[in-house]
Amino acid sequence: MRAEPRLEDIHARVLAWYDANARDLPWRRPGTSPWAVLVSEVMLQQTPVVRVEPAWTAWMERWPAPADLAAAPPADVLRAWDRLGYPRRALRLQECARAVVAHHGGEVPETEEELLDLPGVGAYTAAAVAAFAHGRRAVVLDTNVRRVLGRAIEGRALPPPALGRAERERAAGYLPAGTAESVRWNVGVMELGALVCTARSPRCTACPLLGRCAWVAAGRPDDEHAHRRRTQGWHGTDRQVRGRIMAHLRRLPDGLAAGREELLAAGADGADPAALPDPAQPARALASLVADGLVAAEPDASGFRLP
DNA sequence: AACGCGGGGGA
DNA sequence: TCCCCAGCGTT
Repeated sequence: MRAEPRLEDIHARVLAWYDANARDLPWRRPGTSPWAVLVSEVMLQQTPVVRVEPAWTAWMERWPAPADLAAAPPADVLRAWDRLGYPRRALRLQECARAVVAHHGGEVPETEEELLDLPGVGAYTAAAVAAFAHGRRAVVLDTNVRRVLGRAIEGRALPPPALGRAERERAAGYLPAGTAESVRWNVGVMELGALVCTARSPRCTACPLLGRCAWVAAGRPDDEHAHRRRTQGWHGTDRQVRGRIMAHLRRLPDGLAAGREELLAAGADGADPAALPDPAQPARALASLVADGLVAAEPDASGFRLP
């Protein structure tokens, strides 16, 4: 079957828009190493670009190569991760560095299959590194791409909560056949989703696909999955308590341990844990942090520090 | 398939 | 206040 003119038209429009509107992000600059790209992708997992940018720059200056990060004390890695969120990613990134050193001669592998075996690297990150670090043809499917294709092609306000096989195959069908074009398409659609086709209040008048968008053509119908998108709460959750405990430990001078009561109080935001609606919450959060390897306990559990 | 996991900034 | 952000690993 020959390529559809409509498809090529969509490709051309997105590519031209990207050429004119791409942000100058540091990990996109020529000469960025594959490892530096991988680090950026892991940091960008659920953390917005504006917060990743300064952290990535400092990180790459401190630990330019996988071997550098592999040799660092985990406590330093967690402190440098600072408040990017989901600190387990920092530990996995270091495990990833060690795997690259141990199994790939210190070079980031090129195939998605090999990348998927690395800690902290899932379907999205494997495709993104293959495409953006190695220039390979891969189906990069993140929240931005899913939203743009969902709107322009499917006419949905937002993609369904779960990413299924059908959606992945559809996205693959829209990937340009040429390798170089596929890479630009991937980054171009992502950028379009980040800057124009945003989740809330999209700037449709600035969109290169305005006249080709199924969602706009349908009158911009509401999200049919809205009732199923239960927002994860934050106030009073274990995650918030874990975050407070980690923040307290990050501030601790190197070599010092925090007492158990001190740490539980930090988890309760300075209050007496016994006064919380769930008095056991801080202790539970601390135990989970130890189980995750984010906190190291003294042999007698009297003190705690970063690992 | 569903859940847990940080933290912050814009609407 | 709510909601979303270049997701991943576990169950």
